[in-house]
Amino acid sequence: MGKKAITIRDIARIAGVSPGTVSRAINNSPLVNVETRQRIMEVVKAFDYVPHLAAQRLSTGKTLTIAVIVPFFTTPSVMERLNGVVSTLSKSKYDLVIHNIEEPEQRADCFRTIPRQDRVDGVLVISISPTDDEVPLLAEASVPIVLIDAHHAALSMLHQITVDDIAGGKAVTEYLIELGHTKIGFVGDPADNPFNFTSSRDRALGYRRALKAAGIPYRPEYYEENPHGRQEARESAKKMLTLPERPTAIFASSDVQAVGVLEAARELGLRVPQDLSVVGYDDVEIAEILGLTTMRQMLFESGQRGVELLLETLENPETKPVHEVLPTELVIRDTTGPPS
Amino acid sequence: MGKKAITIRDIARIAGVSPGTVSRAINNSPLVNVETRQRIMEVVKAFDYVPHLAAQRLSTGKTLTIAVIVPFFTTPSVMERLNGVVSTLSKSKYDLVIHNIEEPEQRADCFRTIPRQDRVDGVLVISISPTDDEVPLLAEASVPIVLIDAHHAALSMLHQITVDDIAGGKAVTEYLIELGHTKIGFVGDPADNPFNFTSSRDRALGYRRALKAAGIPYRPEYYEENPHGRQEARESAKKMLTLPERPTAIFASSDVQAVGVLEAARELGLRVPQDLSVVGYDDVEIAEILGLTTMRQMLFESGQRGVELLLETLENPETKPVHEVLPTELVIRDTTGPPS
DNA sequence: CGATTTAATTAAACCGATTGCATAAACTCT
DNA sequence: AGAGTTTATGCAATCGGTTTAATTAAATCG
Repeated sequence: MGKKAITIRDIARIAGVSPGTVSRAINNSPLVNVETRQRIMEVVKAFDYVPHLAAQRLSTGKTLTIAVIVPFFTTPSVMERLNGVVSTLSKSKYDLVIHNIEEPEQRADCFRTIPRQDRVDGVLVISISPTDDEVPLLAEASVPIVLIDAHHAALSMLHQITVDDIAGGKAVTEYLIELGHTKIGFVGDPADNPFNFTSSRDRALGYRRALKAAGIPYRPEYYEENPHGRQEARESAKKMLTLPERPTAIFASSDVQAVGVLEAARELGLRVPQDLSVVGYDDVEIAEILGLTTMRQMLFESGQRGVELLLETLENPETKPVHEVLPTELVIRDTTGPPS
Repeated sequence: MGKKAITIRDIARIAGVSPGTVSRAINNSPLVNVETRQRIMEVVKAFDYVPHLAAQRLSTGKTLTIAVIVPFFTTPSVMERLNGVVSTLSKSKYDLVIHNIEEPEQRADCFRTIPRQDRVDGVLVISISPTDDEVPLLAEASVPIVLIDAHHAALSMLHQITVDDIAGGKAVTEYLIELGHTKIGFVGDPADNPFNFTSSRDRALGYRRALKAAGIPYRPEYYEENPHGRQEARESAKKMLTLPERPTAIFASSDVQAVGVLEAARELGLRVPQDLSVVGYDDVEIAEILGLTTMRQMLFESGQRGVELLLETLENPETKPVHEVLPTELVIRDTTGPPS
């Protein structure tokens, strides 16, 4: 246990200089003589001296820390984004602290207490779009913030990395229509939810627009929403698939939910894709394993890009806010085909 | 941007008391008058004051931070442990900083630089067992350390939360033998690896012991190891399954690898379980989805328990080191049956 | 060679909280 | 009522760095 921490003053005394000089030597200030620096660095090495983090933070005002706020971080798609964040950030000098949100109240807490200069140098927010009343809070925040897979129209001062979920939902639906489907169901998250997740809502919007454009009437009984999850999606799908006139295709708002739909189909003895086509969204690993047709998004890259933007802004605070829209790509596998 | 931070002195001035009193009021010291406290707390609320973290850390010597060192944190089983850690820790006052290890050098770096009093109050290490030469480093570390799914015989001063992988591997193999299998393959990670992962090695050891106990000779061609991953396991399995005399059952060292084995079987046109039985390890979500027979371990609980132990030790530094062995449970699903 | 610039270093203030010690006020007891 | 406690608060030192201004020594110049 006990191990007396060695301070900069100790190093200074041993090297025969003042603490200030040691500090400068360590931080590569040009204001120190070459020989002096060398002598100091030798002592530093010899005693394995590392500056006290908290002291450094206090005196410089920099925290060398970045926070990431994520909801339900075990969700595969969120994980993959987080993976991009962690991998990219591990090359930098910044520490990453994670705040996982599983309750709506935590969400409010985080937005209020995290983005402060004395806690972190920057914040990444994944998949949680700020609500209207949170806008002033974030706008006034004294640290740069990057939204990943989240957006807000009024927040032009924030970096945002998004996908066009409306276009994505539309494209999936158009693909199913092209295959000849007209009875197309949608299984997603609640459009109205305490976390303000917007992706499912937007994909559903694209779904409706595609139907409308093709002249197919929208049927409320073909739309089901439930808190995100495999079991929940399975129940939604079972309900829909036991209708007198069941859909011949189901568009699930995520791969996780698509798996639930596949399970429902199996339970009901429906063959995929002969009796039912299923499309997911995200293209996480399970999609490849199951041969699921899905809309791929650049999950890892979204996290990576978010970190890059944040670091850039920290380097140069004058960086103009960027709103990047990442592309999506339909990956056709074995769960879709024409209706029989 | 600019927003002058409000300090404890500001609060003190406004409330008409000294900074010390404000500090005591905030920290629930009994040494402050009820009315005074109330008055102070009102000012605190009104100005939304939160103490400067770095300052607090410097003066108390506590970092209020816990580090977790994880290898390849997107691996499903690791994720689940991490989930237990994050969930449990989010209820506490501690921040969690994540250090993801993907290169052997990062591993050494982390062990050297992280467990320092001025950086963190405690460290959790997941699935990375210390090597002999790392022991002194950790032993001398000035902060408490908890190993989760990792162990070292000489480190009795560290908390350890493990499973008995040897027994687990033995049990899986015994189950297959009971079913009537004698040609049983093993697909795992390299026993000798730069991260010093031990679980696959131990499970293989159990596998061999079970064979020996049953009088079944060990065949080297039925043992394959490859860096952890689905694709890698698929290749290993394909090699094994195209032998002149192929195994009728394969024990994979993890569910991820079992999925690779299933893919290999599919590619080779082998029916599961009629032509080939497959058993995994971990019981992560994909196992349930695919109906994989597997050895369940308490992944979430291991993380949870690790945090509890660490917090306990932080509360009471005299806590005796604990070595807990969590139970495992064989979950029989659809990928195993008697050989045909 | 004295005056002035330049380079290297030190001394001291500061970052923002916590806490031991001193002190003042209020209260108890005989 | 005066001595002794108890309670509440202020003062000032402290944590371990960084950084500005001051100082000294060496170098340059007219």
